[in-house]
Amino acid sequence: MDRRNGIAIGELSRRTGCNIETIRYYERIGLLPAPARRGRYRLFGAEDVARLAFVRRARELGFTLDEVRALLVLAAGGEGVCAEARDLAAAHLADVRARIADLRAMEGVLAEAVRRCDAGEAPGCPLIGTLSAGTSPA
Amino acid sequence: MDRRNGIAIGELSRRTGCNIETIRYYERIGLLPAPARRGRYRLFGAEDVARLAFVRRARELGFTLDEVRALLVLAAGGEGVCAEARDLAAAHLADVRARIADLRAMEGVLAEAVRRCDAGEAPGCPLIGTLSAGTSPA
DNA sequence: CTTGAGTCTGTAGTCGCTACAGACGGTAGG
DNA sequence: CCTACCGTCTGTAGCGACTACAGACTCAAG
Repeated sequence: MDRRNGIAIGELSRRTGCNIETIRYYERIGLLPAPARRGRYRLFGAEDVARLAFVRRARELGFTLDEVRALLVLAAGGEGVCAEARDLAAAHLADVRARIADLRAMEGVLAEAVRRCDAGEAPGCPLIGTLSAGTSPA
Repeated sequence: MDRRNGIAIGELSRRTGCNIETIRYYERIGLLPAPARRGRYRLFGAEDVARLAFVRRARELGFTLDEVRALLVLAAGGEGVCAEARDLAAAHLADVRARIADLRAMEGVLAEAVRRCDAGEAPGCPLIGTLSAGTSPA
């Protein structure tokens, strides 16, 4: 494929680490603009690469696609945009922290249960006991 | 509804904190057995309550529905089951820890970006800068 | 001329719910 | 006895963010 006018989707995939199907998916939902074409084949330029890289990094930080959409608008906008971006990130950060807290609670219970299983408690399985807690065995 | 033969789905929902639609969903996918009926209405007994409570607790610990299925089989099985349950839980624990690590990485980057936004850096938004990193502005 | 890699469109599946629509059942008040 | 209302029923479609095909095509190298 002609490299002077852009790169093919496979090359874009390699460069961004983003699955081909996912790239097409992003296009379909309007997160990426419909790219140029050479015949039936998509042809991506530097701007496309940058935009997809941006999306990927935002996704790696856990932003939802809707949030990414908003961030893309902000990134294109001029002044006063930082405060909005900050708020978006701060809200997302709170969300991430809440999820960490949830997972840490799970981790604690699981680790304790596994530990007790390893200790070989006398009757029954401590893990299953934990899950059955508060239930009188019928 | 006749309380001597069991409780209605709404009551089960209240007791277990599990959404009515979710209970029916669990039944549909075979996680819960088809309950008794009084006419068209489902009627749940003590065993049903216990089983759903078990499922709920396992879900709260982050087990997938397939894992919950396996745990239910183990909980019903007799001896030697604890080792299997332990392994399942240990694998899941590793998964939980991996997710925590991912989230902590996100948290770090996000917190730093928000902090730099708050600090009011001179040109452009640090958060958007982070997301655009490695991209030469076209 | 054939072969193989790459790309295309379109559709359906994943997971774990959640949210209806539209019908039916049982009960309490007027 | 009629009506209003709540609870329940079945069935289907939607969410988010992909992922996985099937089946057709394009193009370049050997």
